[in-house]
Amino acid sequence: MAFWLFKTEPGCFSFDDLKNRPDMTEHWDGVRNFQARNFLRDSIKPGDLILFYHSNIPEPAVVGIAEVVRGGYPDFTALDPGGEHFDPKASPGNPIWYMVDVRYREPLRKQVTLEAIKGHPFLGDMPLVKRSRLSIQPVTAAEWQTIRTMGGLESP
DNA sequence: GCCAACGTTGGC
DNA sequence: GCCAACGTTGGC
Repeated sequence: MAFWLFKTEPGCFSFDDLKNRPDMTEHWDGVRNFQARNFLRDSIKPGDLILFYHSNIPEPAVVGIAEVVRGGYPDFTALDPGGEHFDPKASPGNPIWYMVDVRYREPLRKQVTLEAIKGHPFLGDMPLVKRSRLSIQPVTAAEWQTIRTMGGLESP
């Protein structure tokens, strides 16, 4: 079981939006970055846990926890010529892009802001701090527990 | 809305 | 295979 951080712009898709999906579950599609794709395709497995992060807002923050309910499979939105995630190089035989399914789990009691993460001595090596643009990032067990605690949740 | 960082593309 | 041009992300 592994830990991840998934970023999303809440104006596009928020943690509450996930909560309001049927079965609180949604496809995590549209990722078009190769490093993030590799995580989706190769490493992210059902049962893994996700820090749900809101980006591109005045106070970016981790707001909740989700879980992976289906591991990497081809992202069919790349095959839809009318869709905004269409990739003309993708085909059913060579999907290129992958997605997973995620399910809402629980909100943090208080959100953990990027500012707080940057200010915490244990969290300075997170890609969020060092390479902010990567939209899907691995999280260590220590980072996971630190952020859970900062968010007001008890141990796993 | 600006702009730095950085990933991708394409000419050579 | 280099690297300049370009596009995108995301903090501020």
